[in-house]
Amino acid sequence: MARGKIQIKKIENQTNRQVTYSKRRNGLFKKATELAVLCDASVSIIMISSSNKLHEQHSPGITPKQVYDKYQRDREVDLWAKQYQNMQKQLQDLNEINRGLQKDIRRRMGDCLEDLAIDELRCLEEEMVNAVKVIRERKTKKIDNNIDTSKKKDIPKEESQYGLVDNGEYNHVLGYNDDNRILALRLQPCQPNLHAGAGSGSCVTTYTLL
Amino acid sequence: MARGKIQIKKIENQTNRQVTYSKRRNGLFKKATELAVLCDASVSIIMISSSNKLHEQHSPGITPKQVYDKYQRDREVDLWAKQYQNMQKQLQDLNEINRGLQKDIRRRMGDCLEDLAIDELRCLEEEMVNAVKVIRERKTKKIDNNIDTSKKKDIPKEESQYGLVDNGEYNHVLGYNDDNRILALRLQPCQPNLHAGAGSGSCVTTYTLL
DNA sequence: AACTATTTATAAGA
DNA sequence: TTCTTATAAATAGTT
Repeated sequence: MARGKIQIKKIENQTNRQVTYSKRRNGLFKKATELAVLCDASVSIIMISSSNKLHEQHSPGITPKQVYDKYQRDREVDLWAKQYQNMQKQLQDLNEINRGLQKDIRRRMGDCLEDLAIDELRCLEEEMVNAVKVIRERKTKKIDNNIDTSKKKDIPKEESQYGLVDNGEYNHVLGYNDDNRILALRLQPCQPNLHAGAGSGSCVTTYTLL
Repeated sequence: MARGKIQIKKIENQTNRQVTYSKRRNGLFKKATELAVLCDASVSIIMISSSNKLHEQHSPGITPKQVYDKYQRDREVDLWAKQYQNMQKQLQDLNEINRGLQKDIRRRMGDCLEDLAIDELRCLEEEMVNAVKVIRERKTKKIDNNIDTSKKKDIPKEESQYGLVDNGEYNHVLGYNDDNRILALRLQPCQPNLHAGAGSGSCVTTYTLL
């Protein structure tokens, strides 16, 4: 565009190409800045050179993240959706399962029985009676096995607690806040009716989460 | 830049600004295309007008996603990491909790008792015996209440099954595959010792997941 | 990095 | 929006 017209095709000479890249990059960025100021617009440019170097310019008052968030909204695409939809789905599923498991446990502790039909209550009862037999056998067997090495101790009863919190729904890929993480789950089957208590100490087992 | 020099400042006249935006946008895109061809580079431009419209141009052979992936790699930022790390963490936590809940239920069904101490077995047994009392009361009460409207039926026993699958660990934000989703959870407390069965049908309750 | 002849972009007007 | 054109700006080739 000066001292002779040029063809718009790849400059084969490595050095010339590098020089032109540098000059025209500056030119492009200058034009972008002018455009942004004159027209009150936001321009975001990212370029990758033939030597795989990255250069960028963004109008003041806008960030690459903002630009991309708007891009995805306006174009109705989610470039990373695949990756996150999966997690999203799994979270929903796991939460649902969790709710189900918790409810099941509560029922086995004599709670949340309101919406069970008679048949279901009967079935649950029978199952638990059978399970108690198994547990009792196991206990007896264990006591017999350990009769040489262990002494019988009284077990102090402790307050039972379910620290499990329902994390709610996850309807937005981008909608997380940092704080309400579940840190630990205590499964404390003693005293089944004190689910909302604040006590500590475990009778059966404690699952510590990382 | 022609017919008179202009100051680089916001064009107040709405129409002029719009016209200039359009002209200079074309100019910028043309320059970007030339640069890309001459220098064998990739240029990605996204601009947002003062009327909040989005325009974009990307060199052939490159997508906005590719540009941003490289941007994030080169700049060592992850613009959406917060959101995903959080999900990541929650998935891990929920999986851990689920494992715990499942184990607890299994124990209440007379399974997985191997690693329980005598004290724990005794405690579990006592708790279950108490719960059975509550359930029995509830059942009796319900039968009394429904004595007018309902008839007693025999409940056929069905095979119990835990269809719950552990989804494993989620160590990579981007590392999901599509297929091993949990579709449904059946809580079937009948016949506690048949956890690995393939039967269908629910006795107490079935939780269908979306 | 600087120079400058020339091409290209574009502001204003139609 | 598109065309026209005088003029400003960008830049290719050279130093």
